[in-house]
Amino acid sequence: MLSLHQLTCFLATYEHGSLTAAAEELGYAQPSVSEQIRGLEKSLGVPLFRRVGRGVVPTTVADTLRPHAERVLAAVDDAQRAVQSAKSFETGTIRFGMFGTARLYAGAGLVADVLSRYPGVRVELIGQNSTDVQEDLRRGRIEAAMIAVPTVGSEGLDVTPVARDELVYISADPTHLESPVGASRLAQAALVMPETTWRADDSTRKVLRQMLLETGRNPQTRIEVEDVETAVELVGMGYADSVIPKGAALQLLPRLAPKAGWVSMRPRQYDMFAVVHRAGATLSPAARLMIELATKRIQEIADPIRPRGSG
Amino acid sequence: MLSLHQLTCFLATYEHGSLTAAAEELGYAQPSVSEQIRGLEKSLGVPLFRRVGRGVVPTTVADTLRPHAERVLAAVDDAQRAVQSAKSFETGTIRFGMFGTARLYAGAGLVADVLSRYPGVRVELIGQNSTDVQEDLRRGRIEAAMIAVPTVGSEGLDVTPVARDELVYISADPTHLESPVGASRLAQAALVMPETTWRADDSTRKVLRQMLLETGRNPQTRIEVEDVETAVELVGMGYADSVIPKGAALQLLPRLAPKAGWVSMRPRQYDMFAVVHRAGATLSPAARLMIELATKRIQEIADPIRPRGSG
DNA sequence: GGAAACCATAGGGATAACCTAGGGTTGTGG
DNA sequence: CCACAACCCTAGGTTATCCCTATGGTTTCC
Repeated sequence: MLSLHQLTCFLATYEHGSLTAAAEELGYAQPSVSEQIRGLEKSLGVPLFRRVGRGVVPTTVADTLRPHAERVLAAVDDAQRAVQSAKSFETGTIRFGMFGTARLYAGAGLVADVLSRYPGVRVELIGQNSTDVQEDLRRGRIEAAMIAVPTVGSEGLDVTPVARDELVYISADPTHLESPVGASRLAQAALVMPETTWRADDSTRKVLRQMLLETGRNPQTRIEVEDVETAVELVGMGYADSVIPKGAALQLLPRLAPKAGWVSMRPRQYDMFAVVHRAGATLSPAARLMIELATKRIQEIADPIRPRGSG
Repeated sequence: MLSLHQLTCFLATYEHGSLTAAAEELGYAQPSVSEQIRGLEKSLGVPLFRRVGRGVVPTTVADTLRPHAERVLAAVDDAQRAVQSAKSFETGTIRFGMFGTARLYAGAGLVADVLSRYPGVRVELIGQNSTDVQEDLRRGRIEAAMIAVPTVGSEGLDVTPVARDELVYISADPTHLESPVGASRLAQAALVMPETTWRADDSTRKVLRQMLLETGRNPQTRIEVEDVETAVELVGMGYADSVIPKGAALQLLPRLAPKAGWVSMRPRQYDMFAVVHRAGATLSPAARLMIELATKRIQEIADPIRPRGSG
């Protein structure tokens, strides 16, 4: 089998017209280069140099081989350069998982952060929902993610909470906002809730379900939609009220439901954002970068949870 | 140092998403592939696969590397193929068909051209006449040939005209050369004509037959010989006149018939030289070389016909 | 919970890479 | 014409690499 080392020796020999000179250039002893050339000739089945008196002379086959050999070594060089630049984030792709409402806090801004620091990279923020993201994590398609917890089945995953965000009650009816909303009023409310497809796993709904179950009531929703924006718009039109993270409310209400407002729950309820990755994994620099930037973004909007504290 | 073997293992692993499957494809034991990948990761300084439960998952750096690795291996493949086809010039035999008067233009010189470039090669210039050559082409005994056209039955053959040569009237009698020779004088002349055996297919004779038939006369020849040299010698001795391609006349008259001269026909008549090979065939480098050299030789003597032009 | 799939590690044998030392051949200079 | 210098080749030994089998640790799936 042909090897890069043989091609390197071949080119050096071709250019110098001498095994000794080639060996000197490459930092080997002359017999080593000689052996490489012989091996190459053997594996190709053709003599590449005629051994004449002083020095060696390339055959026509060597003439043919030379540009190809150069192309091979150039391709190898390109490959190494590409990897090195990807390693240092000059090029390449950075992939990060991000679920649900987290994208409202850190989506576009996070991508902007990465691109401003590493203009050459491609950024992929993937994941429609926490189940998807967990599956991607387990299969190794993504290395780390920022998701909302509590979430189902986190066995085998390291979950590091980084921020919490208060869940607030939003409504277009000012009378609904005069005082904090407790379980009883929540149970009677007509609600529009997002994340229909993933309703069983949605973290906000889990919090609400628990709040209601603790007081023996059943949750009900009048409208089911997929995305938070639609829910907020419906609230703005007065069709229903909703419960969403405060950060989302502050961001979306002015834009999508200018007449609506918000009020806290009683007791206050929280959504938790956490960094998640496979247990025991050593994170790549890219993953660490994304975690750092995403955490920063989210903590600017939601309440930070410091590594030692628990909430 | 990075090696081709590592890249091969890398690609197999990337495609299968599994070291075991890659090892099986490559015919190695699994730890061997594992070792190659580890070596590659070490020499690049970057993990290429995340070891994840069942199988391995490429990192984004691996995504970056893959097309480059493919390019490298493709370049190696090209190099080997190039060498293998060039090898035939060193040790093999180059066989080329060449008919009739074409050998006067390109015979010995053509062989010399090949041998000066490829000293180790054997050269066979074969073919006594166009019928022979066509048969050899059809049977695959020769790959390509340079022949004189028009010729019979060229179905299944690609015919590429490369040059034309004027047919001139040669004579040892100066009075015969005072003006261009038309059909009437040609019909009355005592001629010596070569290529007796193949007289029906000989291109020069075909041209003359047509010229005479158009004016309602019959061709006649006084002497029939096999080769042009003998015909020219007889012309030199004054036994007869002849009609041969101008290139042959310029080459043979001074040597074989110093007292003879030549004059054009009226209207001017031409022999056509063409490269012929099986229709749709992919020509070997050896055949392409011979075509190139033969074309060059002939075009130095006869009028070139460029690919686009027709006359 | 156990079997199956898969990767990592360990250890050993074959091969290849590389070195130093010395011999043979071809130009070159006295 | 002879000696020297420049090269390449061969020989033999050491070290590193390649590749194997055997085995242990995880994860996945039934």
